[in-house]
Amino acid sequence: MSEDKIQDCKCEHNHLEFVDKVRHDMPAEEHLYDLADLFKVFGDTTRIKILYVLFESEMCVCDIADSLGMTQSAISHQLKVLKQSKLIGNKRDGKSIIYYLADDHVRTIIGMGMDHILE
Amino acid sequence: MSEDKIQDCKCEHNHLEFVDKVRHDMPAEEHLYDLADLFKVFGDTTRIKILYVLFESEMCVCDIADSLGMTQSAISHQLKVLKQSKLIGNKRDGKSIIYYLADDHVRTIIGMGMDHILE
DNA sequence: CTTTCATATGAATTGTTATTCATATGTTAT
DNA sequence: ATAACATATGAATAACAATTCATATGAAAG
Repeated sequence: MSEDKIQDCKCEHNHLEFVDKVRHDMPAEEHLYDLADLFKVFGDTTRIKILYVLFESEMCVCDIADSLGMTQSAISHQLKVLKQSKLIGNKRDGKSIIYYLADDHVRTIIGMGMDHILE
Repeated sequence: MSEDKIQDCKCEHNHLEFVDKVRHDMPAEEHLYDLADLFKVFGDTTRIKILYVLFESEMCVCDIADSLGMTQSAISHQLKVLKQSKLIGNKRDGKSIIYYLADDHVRTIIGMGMDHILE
């Protein structure tokens, strides 16, 4: 029995039949955390700007910083976050590290978001 | 001249030619904020769970809370956030308020996110 | 190998946000 | 009207995250 409710409203909708279905169809807790974490990465203006910069071209850290008028340190911290989420990659070129978009997934997700806020 | 750099690395890549292009193609600051705010909404496990619940069926607040084993208050606060972002809508039915997905945009965005973390 | 340049990182600070608790609002039924 | 129920909300607390500053790492050039 699904009697592990922490509260008990007495409303009589047809929703209760869905409770078990919800619990069955809900992705694993781990996936839900990963998913929220991924969107968190998109949920910061600085990181969004960095991604827009990389839409134009792969670029080294200092030029990204220059483009956005922000400090190298702030950008570097955020690049690390983007990299951890596998949204960007990097490679060395002489003294510089060049960052680039990992795949077109990023464009799609940001594009969908833009669609939503502009409609 | 774009000499409003706050720092000056001397790296000599071909990136500087992109700086002006970046500034031209970058969406308005306001849109970037709205976009980040939208993704922030997706960036919380509780809200993701609520959306997954609503994937199954429109539902009243107390049944959403029951489904997720969380308090009515916590759910209500998050429903407000989701509503403000126009991801969900609501309607009254007797004593209850029924919440539902605003459109299939939500499914698409979450779907894209899932694709990314599962690949 | 020493200096310079590009990037990364740790600690501290500040701002933001999710949840809880208590209570208010508003609807329905008696 | 009053009682019971469903939902919303404000204030407080606690956890988290973005930026800054100072400094460390690490490659390259002399």
